[in-house]
Amino acid sequence: MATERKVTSTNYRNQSFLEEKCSLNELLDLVSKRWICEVLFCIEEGINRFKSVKEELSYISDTILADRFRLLEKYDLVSKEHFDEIPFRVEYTLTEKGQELCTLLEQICNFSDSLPACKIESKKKTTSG
Amino acid sequence: MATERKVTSTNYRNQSFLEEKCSLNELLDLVSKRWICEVLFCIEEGINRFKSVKEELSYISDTILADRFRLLEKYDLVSKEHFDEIPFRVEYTLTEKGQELCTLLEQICNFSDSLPACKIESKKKTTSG
DNA sequence: GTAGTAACTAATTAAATTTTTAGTAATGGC
DNA sequence: GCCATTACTAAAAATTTAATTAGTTACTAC
Repeated sequence: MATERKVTSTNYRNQSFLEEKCSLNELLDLVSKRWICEVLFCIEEGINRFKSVKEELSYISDTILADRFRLLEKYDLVSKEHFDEIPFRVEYTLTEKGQELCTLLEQICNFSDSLPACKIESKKKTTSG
Repeated sequence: MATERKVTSTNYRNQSFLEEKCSLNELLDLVSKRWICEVLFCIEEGINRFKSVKEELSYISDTILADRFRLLEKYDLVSKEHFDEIPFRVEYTLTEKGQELCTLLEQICNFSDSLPACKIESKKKTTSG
């Protein structure tokens, strides 16, 4: 995740242009990052530790998971708590804004289920439950 | 846009995993593509031809704009009409689903405006109107 | 002191997306 | 015929994002 963006590129200029035009573009850039919504939903369901989220989301890597927690915290969607027990543990919980976003995303989820083009994948789900 | 996805990569597997888990992930993958929301909003406002959208969205390229129209059509969010006049013209209009999505995106837009982390950019807007 | 766990980070590599450049078909004007 | 226009497409280069590999710190168990 270390690689910095090239602020002199047209690629960067265009993204900035869109974010300045409408903050929606900034939020979409965030929530469309791979795994991030599922991490958010895990936390909503109480799966709120590094390890448990990692187990829940089969293929996610440590690097990405750490990055997603960091982003969600940065945008004040989740808050992090470090418990100084022995052994210590870290827990993530949704903030009010995070909960609000979950609700909005669930609405979009319902909408996407109603889209014929997204149904191709949904059909597969019925076989496994 | 020609380059095909590598279906044997873990990158591909992970995206598929997410899309099968929830169709939200497929829709987010679509709406987070650069320019696509703005193209959708242009059409909503009646800026509905290739050239007029291109003029409205300063930096967008032909390649991307054509791709975005194609994607929006594929997902039945917009419909394309070719008028056999002389000179011919092509117009895009929102479908019912497209209008529904716009409404949802506008809700998210309001939410993102209320997020402190997205406010940094919003402040800039006040200087220019 | 060696192995193991939780929660991470840094550097590298692989893959995807976006931008750039150049070109197409159909039509009209000169 | 040559240039201009609209609505595109194809191929390549640039940039960004995600995945992989290898490590860290602080602690417990043996």
